[in-house]
Amino acid sequence: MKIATWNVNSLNVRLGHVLDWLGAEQPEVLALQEIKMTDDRFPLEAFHEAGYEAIFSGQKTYNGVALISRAPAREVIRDIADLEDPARRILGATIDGVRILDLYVVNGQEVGSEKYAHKLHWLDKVTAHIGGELQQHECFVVLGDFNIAPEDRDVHDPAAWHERILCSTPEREALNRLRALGLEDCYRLFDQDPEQYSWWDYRAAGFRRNLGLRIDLILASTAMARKCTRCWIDKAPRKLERPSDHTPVVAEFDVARTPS
DNA sequence: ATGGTTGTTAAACAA
Repeated sequence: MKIATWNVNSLNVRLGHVLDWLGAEQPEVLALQEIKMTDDRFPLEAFHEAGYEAIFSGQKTYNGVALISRAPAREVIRDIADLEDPARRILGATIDGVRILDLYVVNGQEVGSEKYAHKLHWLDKVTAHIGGELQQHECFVVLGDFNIAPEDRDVHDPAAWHERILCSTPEREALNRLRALGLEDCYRLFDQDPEQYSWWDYRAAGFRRNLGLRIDLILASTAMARKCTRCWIDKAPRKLERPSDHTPVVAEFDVARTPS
């Protein structure tokens, strides 16, 4: 079972890339972020023609998440308890017996800002929600654009990014509290080449110079992590004409594998 | 080089 995440930075602009990538990679689940469209504009028919189901939670201009899947999504949620948030950043569903939570984590703009405080609060509430999900679902995956680089090795220039947004200690601690619930960063379950990132700023030729951060993550419950056979970053879409600033991250799970 | 680019939506805002 192949599960992927991709911040597409406008599904209107990136639909062709997404459909091409689905055709090439054939994932069972693709979690999208920043689709930037209202639900009435969602290109459902295009996904159906490609052989996929889709659920989505969108809004005008900003944010917006979607789950594209071979199998239908059950028990869908678009909000969580104790978090009043008009921004469409959360989409949960059960697909093929796996509980999936697609997140577009608040960016936070700048350390110390109002948006930064909101990011930490938002992460607290989402962490509490995930604690409940983990009690109900042994097979659980939370994935998306976390807007946090977990460690300095996930940052092209740790000195330049020291205590800056996406890398600050409080953000990393919030991510660690989430992971401490019993979630593994699938990418780090395996040996990986150094300097592998999932996002590069459009500015200053960031991709060409590999000035990136690894902020797009796939976190799996203990039972799911045991089934994870591979996790990688697919840089191919970032090399295309008019790319998203993010590229897909993919994890493969052997769902038939018996937990030992 | 506190710059640079992209997307949405109408000059600014978010990332």
